[in-house]
Amino acid sequence: MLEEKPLRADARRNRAKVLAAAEAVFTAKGMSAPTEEVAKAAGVGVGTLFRHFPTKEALLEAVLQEHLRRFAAEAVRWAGVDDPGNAFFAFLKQWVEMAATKNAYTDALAAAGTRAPEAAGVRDEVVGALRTLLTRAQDAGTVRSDVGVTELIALMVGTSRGAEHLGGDPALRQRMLEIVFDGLRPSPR
Amino acid sequence: MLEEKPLRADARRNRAKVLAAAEAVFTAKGMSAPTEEVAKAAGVGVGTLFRHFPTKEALLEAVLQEHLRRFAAEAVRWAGVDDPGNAFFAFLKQWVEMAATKNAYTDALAAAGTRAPEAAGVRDEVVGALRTLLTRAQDAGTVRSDVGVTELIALMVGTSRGAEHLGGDPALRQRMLEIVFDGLRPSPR
Amino acid sequence: MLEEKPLRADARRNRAKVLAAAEAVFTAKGMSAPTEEVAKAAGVGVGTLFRHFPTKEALLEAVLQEHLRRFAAEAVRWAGVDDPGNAFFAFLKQWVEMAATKNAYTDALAAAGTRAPEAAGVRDEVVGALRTLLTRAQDAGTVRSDVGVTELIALMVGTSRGAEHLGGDPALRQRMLEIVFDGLRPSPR
Amino acid sequence: MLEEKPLRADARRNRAKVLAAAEAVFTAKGMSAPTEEVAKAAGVGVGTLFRHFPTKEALLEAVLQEHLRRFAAEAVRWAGVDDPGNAFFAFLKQWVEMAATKNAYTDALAAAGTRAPEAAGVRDEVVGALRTLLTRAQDAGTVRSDVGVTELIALMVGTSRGAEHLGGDPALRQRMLEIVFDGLRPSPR
DNA sequence: AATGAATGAGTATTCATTCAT
DNA sequence: CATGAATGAATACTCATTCAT
Repeated sequence: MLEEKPLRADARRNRAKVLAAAEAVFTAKGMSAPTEEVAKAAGVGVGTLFRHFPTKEALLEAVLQEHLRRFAAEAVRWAGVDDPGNAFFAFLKQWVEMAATKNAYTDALAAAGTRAPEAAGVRDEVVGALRTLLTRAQDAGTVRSDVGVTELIALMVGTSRGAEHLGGDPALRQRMLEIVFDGLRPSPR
Repeated sequence: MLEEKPLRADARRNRAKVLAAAEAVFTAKGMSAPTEEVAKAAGVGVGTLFRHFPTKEALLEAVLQEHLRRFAAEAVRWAGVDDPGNAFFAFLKQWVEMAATKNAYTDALAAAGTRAPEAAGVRDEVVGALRTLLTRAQDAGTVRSDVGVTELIALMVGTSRGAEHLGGDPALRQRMLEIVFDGLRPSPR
Repeated sequence: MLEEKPLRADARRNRAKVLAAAEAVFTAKGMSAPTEEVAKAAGVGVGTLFRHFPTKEALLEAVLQEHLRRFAAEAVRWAGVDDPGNAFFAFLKQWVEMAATKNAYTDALAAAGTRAPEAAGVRDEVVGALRTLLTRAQDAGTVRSDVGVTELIALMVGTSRGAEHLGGDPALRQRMLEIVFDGLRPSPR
Repeated sequence: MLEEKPLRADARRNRAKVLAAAEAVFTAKGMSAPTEEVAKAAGVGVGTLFRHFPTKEALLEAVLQEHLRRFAAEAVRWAGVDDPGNAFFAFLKQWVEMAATKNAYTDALAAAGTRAPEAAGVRDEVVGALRTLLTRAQDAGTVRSDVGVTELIALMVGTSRGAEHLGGDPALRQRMLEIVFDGLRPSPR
């Protein structure tokens, strides 16, 4: 288990500022935005940025992880809700709505599997939370029993890409979502 | 109406070689692959490439259009098949299978709406073919009647992204596809 | 003495068209205008252009020579005029007026000395015509006797560059010209 | 009012090195010399050059301004000299001598009028210094009173181009200069 | 530890010139 | 002979990363 060396207070603050700036900048201008712009947005010199994230890729990775962490947290939150049958769909809907505008979130989820070893922890968190949510809904009988987490993730990734593609119109998005949701429900009889 | 001046035989051949190379290279290394690499792969000088496609963007556009054209052709082909109820699903499955490995195809479909005026023709072709396929299936009663082409496209885009994300495993892909297909079928009362 | 091989009628016509186009294009867009543009303006393929002028530089050279030829012709014309004292100044004024807008003419005159051996003929023509004009004016007493053709050319080059720099205003140009003319006149006493 | 942020010592040094190299290279090989060559001559990477001057044009502009600044300084110096009648001609002669070999200087003077707003300051300096020099000489009676700064500049531009064209021979240059000088003097009587 | 200047490989695009049609 | 397609060296500019201050 890797020791996370305790950063000095200001160093931690800088790291956070950079991460936030990176999210903002990359979301706005795509991942090919110059690193220097991120630094500027963070109010830091490039040097500082590179001290915290030795590579642009590392920075992107960190942003991804951050997203995953939030995803996991949110999933856990919904997993604790009383009505598991609806919680599942509610979570999905909320997620898709959000991811539709910030494709970075979808990227993060999509990357959940493929990532480097260090990311394993977060991935497990995500998958775990999702599995809980799924299983409970299946137990409650609102979701067909032959769906696994893997397909679920693929479906979520796909659905949010589709939603993203649909752009602004919420009604259209809703209709697409209904189709997928119907597909997820147990077939009658 | 713009006259497409008939290119000299060798010129046409080169244009085609470049287009093919572009598809290969961009599929393999992403759209940010150096233009020069495309030229090399096509066995021509950069100059030639730029004579045919005055801009990298123009080249990408052309690749996209090419894909759309094939898509439309295929859709038309299936629209002519006897059993419209199944043709729809068969076409979808085939498309997703293909797009799962060449994300460029999904990109093309996703771009079908957003494109520049010159692309309008192809887009109409695509949408038209798709609409035919869809309407016939709805008439045949195998697809729920409240789906429009727009959502359908979004769904296709999403599903192939999801399939792409799933990677190699055909069984998983099949299961995801089943869910979407079920969602598309008319709900039994 | 080099034999100028007699060109076929259409070849000569093409050469002339290219030369004219080159003058137009280079005047309008500067000498760095693409050769292809000249060809297009001439209604000829690049290949043809390069057959007549093996190098862009050769083409520029030819344009220059053409200008010199016209210059010489004009000078000769004025040298034949009755009133040599005024002819000199009249010619100068006319030349500067013209050269002020087409700096290519100044370039040509400026190049009169520096050029390659083949240009020698034209240069001699130019210098000869100018010398005649000058000498007659000096004999007529309207121009100081200590001026030589060389300085005269330098002065003309300079004056037209100055005029060019002055841009549109003819009054200003006139005043500048007056100064130079006064300088050229014999000092009283 | 824009604050000129004080550059770090080494940055300032590099900026200066680049400017010097640019002057040298552009003077030697013309303004179309590759930017990279300037960088090499300055002993810095291209990146550094472009950090200081975001565009080749910006670099050229800076070189021009530098020249203008020197011109203005020199003019001011001569404007302070005791004998204004001769100072004017002395300055002119010196300037032409110098500009004859470095046409970049003439370019700078020629550009004094045409330049972008930011250059306005320097231009005013130049024109102001020149006007002082001119007016004093006119007051001293050594220069005709109907000459304005505008024509003067045009004349200087022209004369130095002429001198440049004359090339090496100082005697010829002197004779050309005499003619212009005589033209500038008040006509006797 | 933070800063931002320096670096230079990398990239799209142009254009003189050659050569197959 | 004319044509215009093919060529590829050349060039301005960008950006991840390093390093002196």
